[in-house]
Amino acid sequence: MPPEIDVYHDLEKRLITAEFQHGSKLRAEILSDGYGCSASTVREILFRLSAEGLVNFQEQRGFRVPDMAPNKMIELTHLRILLESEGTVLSIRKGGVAWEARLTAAHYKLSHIEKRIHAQNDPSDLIDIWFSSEKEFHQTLISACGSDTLKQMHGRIYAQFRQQLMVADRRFDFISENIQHHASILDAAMSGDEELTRDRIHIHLARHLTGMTLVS
Amino acid sequence: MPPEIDVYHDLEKRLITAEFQHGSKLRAEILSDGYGCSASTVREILFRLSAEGLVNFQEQRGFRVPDMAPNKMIELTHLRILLESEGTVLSIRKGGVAWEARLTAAHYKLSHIEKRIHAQNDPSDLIDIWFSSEKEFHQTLISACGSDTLKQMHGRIYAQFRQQLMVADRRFDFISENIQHHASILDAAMSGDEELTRDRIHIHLARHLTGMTLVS
DNA sequence: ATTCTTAAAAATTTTGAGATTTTTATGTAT
DNA sequence: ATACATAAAAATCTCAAAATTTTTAAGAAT
Repeated sequence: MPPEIDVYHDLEKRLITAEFQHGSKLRAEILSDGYGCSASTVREILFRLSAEGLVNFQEQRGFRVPDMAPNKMIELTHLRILLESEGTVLSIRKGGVAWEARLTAAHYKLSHIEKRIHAQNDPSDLIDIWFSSEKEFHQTLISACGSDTLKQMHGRIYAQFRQQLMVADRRFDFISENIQHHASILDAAMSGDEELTRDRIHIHLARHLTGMTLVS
Repeated sequence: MPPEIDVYHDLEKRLITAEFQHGSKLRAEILSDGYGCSASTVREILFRLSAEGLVNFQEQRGFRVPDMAPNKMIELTHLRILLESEGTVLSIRKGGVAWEARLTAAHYKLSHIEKRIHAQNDPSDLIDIWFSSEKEFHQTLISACGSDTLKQMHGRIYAQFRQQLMVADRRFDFISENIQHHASILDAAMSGDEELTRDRIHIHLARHLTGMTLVS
């Protein structure tokens, strides 16, 4: 059992959830204490994560969690719209019934969670499930596009997007709006209307284009 | 003078020009002999290059130059069209005179080289200049798009594209076609016609969409 | 002849210590 | 007080050897 994979994925998760502060230092030596391995091993993993854009590396001055930057959020949103629209349209063309089934299933799970969160007062324990469900829905949208490169690129953008958004406050007011959005994207995709699908993906993400995405 | 930067950029260049064969192994220990540093340092750099997509890394079985794959070429071309069109259109909107000047200059240099290559029988010694000029032209197209993330992403795709194309045979038959293409992209961009510019970028890259891009 | 074991060789990964660089702290001069 | 130089501390980077894993080779059994 190589501990490396664990360390990699554990750090990845901690970087996307609000465990580290924006801009905080990531010292391999200190992190390595938490895992049962040496600093060099963590250092190597930090390099790999900086490849994903989840960690900033600067020559001779180590690793840091990327700062929160409104402009970066806009850029990431813009690219998500571009890649996710393109990927979804390709999926509509190539995906067939199998893709439609996967998408329906992914949406069913997501909408189930969202409704529960919407109903509850303190949805803290549902957050992790929501994160993974929302990720799965958006990944499923582009899953049949036929381009691993596009999917991989979208994965990076999506992760950085999540990282920028890291929500310490977990009231999730936007959930009720999201329920509508996700449903309307599903409908458009299932109807096969490419332009409508593009529009709805755009609408869904557009609120992050203002630079005013609120964090608390 | 940190040797690291040199090693990084040197390896990067060797990976994009035809110095290594597709699929060949990259052993840190052996590579480190060529540079004045240890295997670990090279290993670290190989990780960074695998972040760029120029090197494949597999757990417990080291680093390799990515195989040549017609399908990957298609995917990369598709993404280049997507990102380069989008970036250029944004540059048209935001770039202003400064961008137009840069683009004109970049095209002037490129077209100068291309004409010389077209005229010559053995253009071997002009290849390096052509590579950097062509890269600069395409980078300049998107340079005023206002999104560092987009530019960075395009840079990776472009590098992988070049790597897939690695031309050992250096007759450059396609150059004469390219002269026309580049000129028509410039014209469209300078005229401010967004759709026309998109079309011409598409046309320029479309020949790589068949999977039939010939290598020798 | 093919498959399965086992042993040797080769390659990859991890590690901790030493070398280098940056940061912080302290003292001195303007 | 501010700016500059120097020294101490801390952090980062490099390295080569040890530990692990994979690959290759040789031999035995079906």
